[in-house]
Amino acid sequence: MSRKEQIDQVATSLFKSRGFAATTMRDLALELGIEAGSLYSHIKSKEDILQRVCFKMADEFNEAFAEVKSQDVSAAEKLRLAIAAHVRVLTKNPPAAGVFLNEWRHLSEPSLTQFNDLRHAYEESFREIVREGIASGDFQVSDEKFVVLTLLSSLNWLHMWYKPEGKMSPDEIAEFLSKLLLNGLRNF
Amino acid sequence: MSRKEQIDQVATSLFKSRGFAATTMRDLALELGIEAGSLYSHIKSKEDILQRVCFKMADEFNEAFAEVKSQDVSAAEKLRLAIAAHVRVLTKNPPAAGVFLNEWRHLSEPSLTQFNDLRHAYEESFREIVREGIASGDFQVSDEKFVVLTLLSSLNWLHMWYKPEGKMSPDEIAEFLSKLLLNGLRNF
DNA sequence: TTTTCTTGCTAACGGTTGTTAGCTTTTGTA
DNA sequence: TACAAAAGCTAACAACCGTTAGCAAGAAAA
Repeated sequence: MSRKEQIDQVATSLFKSRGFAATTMRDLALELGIEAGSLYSHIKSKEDILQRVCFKMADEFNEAFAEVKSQDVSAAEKLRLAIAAHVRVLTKNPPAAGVFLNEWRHLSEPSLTQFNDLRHAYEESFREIVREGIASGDFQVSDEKFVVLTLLSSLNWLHMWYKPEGKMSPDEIAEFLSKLLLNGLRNF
Repeated sequence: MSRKEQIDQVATSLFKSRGFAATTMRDLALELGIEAGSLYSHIKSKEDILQRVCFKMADEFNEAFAEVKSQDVSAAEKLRLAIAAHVRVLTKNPPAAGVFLNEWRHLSEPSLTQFNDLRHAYEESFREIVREGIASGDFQVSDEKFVVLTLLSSLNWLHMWYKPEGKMSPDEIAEFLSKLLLNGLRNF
């Protein structure tokens, strides 16, 4: 791992626990055992780090989803796979997930708009599955926008308490959440 | 409304949209049409505002829950009422709810510990209902901690998109969420 | 009318912020 | 060994931060 990647990693965990605005470059340097000015041999700016983390995570979510999208299965099964993929990305790197979910608003233009477009496209992909499920009769709900919002909400707090050493594996968590949410949608 | 309450209100909406750390006293003063120094005729400090907002919301959640707790109904019905109460508090003042949910970590000791105790007690109350429902057979799940985490997570993003002028009323939202989540728990 | 309270202003304080310039040290390589 | 690239240091910059002191104007209360 390069020094730059190491800086990104340590910064990510600080951004997550203290927030982007409340994390100083001197905090970050201290954590790495160097001086604040030395950071600029490796990175362009503080926001530079935030941008890399946010867009890298956006890429990972989209890549994981792309695999699901191409499969020829029922809407319910597709949603199950999408939930599992989402959970997998979320649990693979909880600090980065936390930054992706909570600190993106500190991006400045034009990155902010670009990021929001990616987010909305991702949410729209979920909505598409739910619409498909409504049409096929898999789900007995009417408002797919509301459903997807609730669905992603229940997934997106995972990074707050998930610990790799915990008793549940990412797959078990994904299975649990799929069951809970799909049952809710089926027997509405 | 006193000037102090007005300051709290404007500050709350800034804290929610920009975050506590990224909101300056000069921003706040500008929004109120006065100078930054003038704020200190009314408030003690920046964190003073945050404390008032956080603890006031904690009180509201606990008060709303207390009514539910005392009722003599089934666990499923009690959970339905608790969800409705939670949604009601959440939608009554979305900016304050947002600060309560996302900005409390900027509290300093001893307020931080005190606040966390309140939060944990509130979550424990939810767990108690779910445990009761598991014992009575209302819910077919095993891990009540995980269930409550998922449940509150799906509720707590409401403030992000809820608009009072939207087409769904708080009661309708509460009903929708109760159905979705209780169905998920029942037919697990 | 006098007094007190509320509200606000100006100007500044001590400290912190992200960032830069210029220089030195370490490391890897030919 | 010589040299270039990577990594880090020191010192400082301009800007910004929360907060305070001292004062002034108007409203309310006496």
